[in-house]
Amino acid sequence: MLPEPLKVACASCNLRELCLPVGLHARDLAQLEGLVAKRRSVPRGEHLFRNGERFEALYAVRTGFFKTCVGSEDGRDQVTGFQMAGELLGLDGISSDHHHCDAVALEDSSVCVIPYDQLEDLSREFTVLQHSFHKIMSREIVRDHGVMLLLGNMRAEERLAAFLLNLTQRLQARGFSASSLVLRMTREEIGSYLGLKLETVSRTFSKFQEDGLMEVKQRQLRILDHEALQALVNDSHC
Amino acid sequence: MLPEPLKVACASCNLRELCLPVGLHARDLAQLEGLVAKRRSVPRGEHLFRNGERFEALYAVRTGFFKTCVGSEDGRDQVTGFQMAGELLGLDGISSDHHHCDAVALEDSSVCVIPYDQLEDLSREFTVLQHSFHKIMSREIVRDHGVMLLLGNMRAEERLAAFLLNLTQRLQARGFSASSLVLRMTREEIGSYLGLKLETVSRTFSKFQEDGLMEVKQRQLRILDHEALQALVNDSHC
DNA sequence: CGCTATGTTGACGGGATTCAAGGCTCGTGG
DNA sequence: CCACGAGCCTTGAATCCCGTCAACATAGCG
Repeated sequence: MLPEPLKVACASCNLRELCLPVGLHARDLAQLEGLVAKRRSVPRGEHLFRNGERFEALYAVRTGFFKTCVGSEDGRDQVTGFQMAGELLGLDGISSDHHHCDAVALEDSSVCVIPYDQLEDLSREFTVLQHSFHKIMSREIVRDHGVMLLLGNMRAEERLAAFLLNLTQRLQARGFSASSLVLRMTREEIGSYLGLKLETVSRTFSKFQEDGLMEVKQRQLRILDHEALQALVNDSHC
Repeated sequence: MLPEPLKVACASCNLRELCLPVGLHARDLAQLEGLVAKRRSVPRGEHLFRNGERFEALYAVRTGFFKTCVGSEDGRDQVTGFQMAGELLGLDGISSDHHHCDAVALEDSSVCVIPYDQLEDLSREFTVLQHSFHKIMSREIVRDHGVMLLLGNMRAEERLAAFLLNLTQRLQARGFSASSLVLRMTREEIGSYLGLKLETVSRTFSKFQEDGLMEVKQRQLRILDHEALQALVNDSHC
């Protein structure tokens, strides 16, 4: 592997089509040089930030995989999302200048640090950046509403099917296979995200395997029947 | 229907402390004159906008009460939120220039229309407005994560308790009583929001009444024991 | 090698849903 | 003014999906 690049540059980042700079042209991108000040690496299991900490920057995942979770006072814990390369972390912190969730690396990861006040400054200068940023926040809201639909209306099999389809779709957008993947999270974390207990997740995986929809060996997955999964999500409401 | 009101002015609106202009001073407010172009009234049961429609403006609730809901192709339907005076509708539309949910008035209502491109223009000029807007979007994300926690971890009683506490808190912020309220939505709509069936909502109301936590007569509520409700939400995880 | 975290599977119980019947409210029209 | 109907709400009984508890398997790591 090459030595760490000295300079961070969205212009030369292969995630620029997925990340904050979507829609910016070459000459606009040059203006972002100063925005993404530095990187930070987060070893597996470590926190990128914690609930209650002061909010100062957004983070764009560069490599690796994260989860975010909110917890109530009494120790309840809910995974609110999983983030992969090109996705933004920390948007919840804007509301009160403090983070409202924990962000934990599920594998050794690195992020680009985007100081928030600089982002506001720059987005006043560059309409395209401003609009991209707003779209990203809005997309997060839409995503959350989708999860609410899932948690409120679907049964265990449908939830897991929807989750897996979402995951493979995002992996595919990043150039990975749509059928073969390695889960970076535990059954318990999947369960927390989907509002299920880990045993139910495990059982549902086993059932999917019995039904020939996929091969499951621990965290190694091979999707055999995408359409059947899709049908599960759609045809359910019976 | 009445002729269109003459002039809309945030500066003279008694919702300005709750609505988009939070934090703006008198001289800044004057600049918003042009932003909130007009009002629109929405009779009970009518749509403010529908899923799929082109997104052009945000709406601030002026009077009345709304619900937003997303639906999947197969007719499943999930209420994603209830909005009262001072709250913003339509944020989900920014992501793709099309609305991603339906917004329906639950009583005769009126909204301020905020053309979105003008909001972007103005927020490039006024740092405070820009920041307020970002905070509002972020707050919506935080709220959604709270609902995910509720849907993923709580049992029926806790969900309804959390819902009622949230409702009374928002009503109180608007100068209403914290203990006496009229529900603007049906049991089915509450259930949809909370991931429960309407029968379960009804039964849980009855149980709360038996336990002396509140009086329930159809949609008329009187909260008798706020702290017991709060305890339900907190001490539950057992 | 043995410890710990994680994953699998079975048996059982419970909370919520489903199905069904009936009551309440309010608006409309006779 | 009152009857009537539609929408909304309440309540009961039966069912089922998922959670709980428990035992064991497997993987990763010092």
